[in-house]
Amino acid sequence: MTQNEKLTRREREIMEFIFSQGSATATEVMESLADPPCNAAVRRHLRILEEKNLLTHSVDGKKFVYRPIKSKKRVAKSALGNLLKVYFGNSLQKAVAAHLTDPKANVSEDELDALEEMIRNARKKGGQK
Amino acid sequence: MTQNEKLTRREREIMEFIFSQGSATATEVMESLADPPCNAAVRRHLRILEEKNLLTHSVDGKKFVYRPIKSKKRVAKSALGNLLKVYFGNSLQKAVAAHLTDPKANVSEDELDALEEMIRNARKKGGQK
DNA sequence: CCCTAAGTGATAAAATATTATCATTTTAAT
DNA sequence: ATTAAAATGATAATATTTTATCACTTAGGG
Repeated sequence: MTQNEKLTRREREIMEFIFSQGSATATEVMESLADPPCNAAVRRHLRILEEKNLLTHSVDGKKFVYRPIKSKKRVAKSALGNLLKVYFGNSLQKAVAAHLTDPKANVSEDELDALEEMIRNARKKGGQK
Repeated sequence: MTQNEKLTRREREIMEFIFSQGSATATEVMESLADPPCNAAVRRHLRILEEKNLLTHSVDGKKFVYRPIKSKKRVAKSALGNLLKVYFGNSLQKAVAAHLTDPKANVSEDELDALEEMIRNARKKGGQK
């Protein structure tokens, strides 16, 4: 059970926004929410997330700028792992298939190139074992 | 905001388990939970999820077998989309990179082959536009 | 047929999450 | 310096989630 699973709905919503942005102020978070509560409520959440050691803040003028404590990379990896487990039988390949065949995704040629290169690299490393 | 985002912590936990299994009984769900409540509590969640039109059940002997109403494929796609947005700047490529370089992932040669093939197919379709 | 084990739903209690109110602090401009 | 605008934290009310209790139903073995 990753730390992320323990979050409440709002907390998850907020953490996701901050991860996607890198950092955010209370007002920015509030504006990002589809169904926003008052500003103070958002700040309360932010403070709680700080108590839970998921966020930290620095001061910029009058504002508090919050950012995640755990590296995005690490959290991302674990979220991806969970996603693959739940929806794709632990198969990255199935997930990629789902995305490549998603008309809304619109994957570019460049991205396809980059993907191929990564696969080549993965083969090399695999072979060196 | 996908339907999934509206779920509470327990509901999400339960939905994820049922998606990963395909279907499940109350007892199976209960046993899958790290910090399980009593059986009746799980059943309550299941009934609520049914009211929310996320699950449906069929009767097998004495048991109710629950399964998702929305197709796994559809939910998976949307969850993947969200994941890419939050953690990978909408880039599938970055997500794949994260997974290929994850020592715990252990991607097989066969899977790499399948990935390459999918990329080739994606190119063809892209070219036909 | 009867009894038990294992399932069920309804209800309500307990715990948690969410929100708003309010008084205070702080910055920056006049 | 004063003030207004915009931030903050503490507290407490509200709403929601989560859980357990309890009484009822049903399938299947003896």
